[in-house]
Amino acid sequence: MTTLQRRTGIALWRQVADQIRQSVLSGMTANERLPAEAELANRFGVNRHTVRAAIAALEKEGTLRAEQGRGTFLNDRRRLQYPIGPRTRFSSGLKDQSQTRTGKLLSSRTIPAPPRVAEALELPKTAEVVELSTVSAADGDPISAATSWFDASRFAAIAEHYAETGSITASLARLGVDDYTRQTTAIEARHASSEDLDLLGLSPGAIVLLTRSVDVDSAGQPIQYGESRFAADRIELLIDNRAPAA
Amino acid sequence: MTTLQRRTGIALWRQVADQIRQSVLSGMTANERLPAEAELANRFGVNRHTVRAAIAALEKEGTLRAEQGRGTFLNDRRRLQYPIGPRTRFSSGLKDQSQTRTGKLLSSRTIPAPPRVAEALELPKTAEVVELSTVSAADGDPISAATSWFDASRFAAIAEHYAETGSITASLARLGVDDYTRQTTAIEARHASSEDLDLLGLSPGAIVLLTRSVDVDSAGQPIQYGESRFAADRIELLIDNRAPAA
DNA sequence: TATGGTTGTCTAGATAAATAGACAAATGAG
DNA sequence: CTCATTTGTCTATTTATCTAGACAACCATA
Repeated sequence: MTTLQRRTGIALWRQVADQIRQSVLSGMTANERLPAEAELANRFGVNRHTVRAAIAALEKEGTLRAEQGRGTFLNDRRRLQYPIGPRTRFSSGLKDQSQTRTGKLLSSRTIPAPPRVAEALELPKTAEVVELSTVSAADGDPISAATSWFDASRFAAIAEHYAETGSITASLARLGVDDYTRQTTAIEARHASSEDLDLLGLSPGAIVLLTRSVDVDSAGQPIQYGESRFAADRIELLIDNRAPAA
Repeated sequence: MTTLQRRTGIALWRQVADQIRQSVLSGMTANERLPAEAELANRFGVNRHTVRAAIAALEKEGTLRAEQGRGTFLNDRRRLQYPIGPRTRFSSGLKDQSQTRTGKLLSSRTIPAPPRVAEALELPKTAEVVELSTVSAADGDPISAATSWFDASRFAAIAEHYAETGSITASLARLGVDDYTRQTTAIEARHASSEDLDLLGLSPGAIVLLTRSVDVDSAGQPIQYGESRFAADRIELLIDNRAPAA
């Protein structure tokens, strides 16, 4: 039994909200009615007002809707699966699960390569790189915020291409990279920074999945190093070893 | 700039603790001194007592140590890399990064297969499965808590073998599975449940990486479905496509 | 239309978190 | 030893959060 804890720095109503999301909603289908506030209060051992605060938060984030006199209902919000493998690409990976994918360029600049970037791209420490900050969305919902780095001597114009196409794959194609594959992906989880809260439209305390990835061209030369933050409540990462690299 | 937020259900001292972990400690080396409490309070725009509460929490989780008159210092705690690929195994994956690995059996039982388990293992809905609850540790630090399911008709005795060996791979080998590979791994991130807080020795509000994985034998038959929770502040998941399956 | 069940709103009091200020205790350097 | 710097402890006040209870508003349906 998952007992709630006090004096932990996390308000009870927020713990209740997390519990409802995890244990109550997990066994429910879209548009199903939740137990009444009074029953939830009883089940979690808290006051009804605390449950109401939790429900208000879940309603604000779009998970639930409360209707006076009728009850509180689960909205339809499935978690997208984002595939990660040798041929990881944002747009094609979500193809089956969403109607529209957009990539928006927030900013770009050319800077001396930070140490971890130079290492990942196998560039000398003095090299310059192009840094892109982007936000990607599926069906209008922001899915990920990413920062990507490219060798400036080879991909100086990538920002302009990305601004036009909204796609890394398309931008690289214009610059002569007909194909590339994912070399490594490291995955961490953290609390979202306030900047990412804003970019991804999350509520405070939300979790992001952070991936750090290296892509290589067909010659095995690293061409992109990227750090992406995914809204953990909207997406899961899927590693499928069944489909071998084409 | 990462501004702290109020009325979010997350206490300020906890937000400060997260900020210190992320932005202050990230650029520091082991045993380095942190800025003084007064300076941190000034930097984050909160009272010194709030910073002290944050430091107390980080000290309790082992990240820092405070010494009266001298300052507060960063403890040595690197994040382990847990590789995920076609040949994912707990013990061998952490071999280079730790001295000892242990696997402890918490409980086991034979139950009718829950729907998602039956689906993953390609069993009929009426099938029975063995459910193992385990905790794995590296060098004494708990790394992951896992729940695993096996076809009861094929692996009835796996609990006993695991209790003896502390290893899934070794237990399966005793039951005639000489080799197996990882078929799929889905990754999510969540707040740790109070049970996992306990099992993994985490402080409230901590994040876990949740993996749901299917392993298949050499004939392609699913043999294990598992749900593992990793302490996100101690580990990162690494997908490396460079090493092809042997 | 009457009734039971549900969410919405209000008041009041108790507990936890945050701010403010003062001073003690330990450390290291001059 | 003296002094500036740092962490540790204490009191007091204000602001959030949580509990408790009552009742209104709305809905479905008998």
